[in-house]
Amino acid sequence: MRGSTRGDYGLRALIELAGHRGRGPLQCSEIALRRHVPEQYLDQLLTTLRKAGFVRSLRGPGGGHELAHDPADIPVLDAIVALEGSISPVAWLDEPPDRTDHPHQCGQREIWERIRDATSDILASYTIADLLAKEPTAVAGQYRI
Amino acid sequence: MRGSTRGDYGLRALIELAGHRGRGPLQCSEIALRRHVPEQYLDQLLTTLRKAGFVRSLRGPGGGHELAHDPADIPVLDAIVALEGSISPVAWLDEPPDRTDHPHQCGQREIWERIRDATSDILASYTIADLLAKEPTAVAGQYRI
DNA sequence: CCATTGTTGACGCGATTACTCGACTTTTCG
DNA sequence: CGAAAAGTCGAGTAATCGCGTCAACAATGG
Repeated sequence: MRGSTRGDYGLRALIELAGHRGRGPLQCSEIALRRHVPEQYLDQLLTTLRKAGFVRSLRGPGGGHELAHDPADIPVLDAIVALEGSISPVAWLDEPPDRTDHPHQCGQREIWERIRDATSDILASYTIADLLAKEPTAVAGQYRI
Repeated sequence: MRGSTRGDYGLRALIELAGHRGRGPLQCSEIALRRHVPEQYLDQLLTTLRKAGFVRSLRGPGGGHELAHDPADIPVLDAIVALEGSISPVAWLDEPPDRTDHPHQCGQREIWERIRDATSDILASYTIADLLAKEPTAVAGQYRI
């Protein structure tokens, strides 16, 4: 039932980047430090987010990562799908119903579909900007090292 | 985001047992054959279900497994919790909020809690009997070997 | 006729294997 | 120097194997 940590960690990075928006790129190590995410693992997630178009990465001195779009334009659902690949609680939900060789899924299909759809609806109802706004300490520019 | 196969496979066994209720115990190998579940793996799941009180097991020739209660009295939620242990999409949801050392979860907590609660509500709204009733081929006594 | 015993069928459970994936390290490149 | 990419390690889990245990029944022998 449990999802991977990719969604959690990836969202932390996006929230952090959203809070830093307009102040230049943020380095991977900095995000990892602030959000308590393993640095090299976060590197992989940022690569995923970049390939999906959520993040722009700048190399070289003074480089780093920054959001490609306004946080209010990024639904959490899109980010989770990019990070985790699928929302389905069971694997065969992603496959067409007729392709399955065992009809025993019919009894379960409805319940898993409802869970998937409910999850999708909730994730789609939030944006990165919404999550940022819910952070008590990170309402505005707070950056001490 | 994806749950384990334990919930899926375990539900298949419970549905199969529900369809066979009143006709004596059903053997593990028979369930595995009908529901396309690895036999020895299913054995483990049946052990879990037995220890949780959902299934009664009888040894010896003519032995097997049978539901301990009426299928209509078994919420799917209870079975999933017994099989998978937790419903939380992220691990730290099961821990008390104040114990966490990083406040970065505050922004995400609400959304994950809503997903967990929605999942819980849906799973609680079905019983094993409901799932059995949704099977097209298995409405009533169909047992040819 | 009954008790013992052996055989067989099925569960019980610990150990093992194979594989996925989270996490870390090293190397390469700009 | 820092970021991107490739490679490595280890934990967790799906799945398997093997042996032990228990129960029913048939055979046997007193």
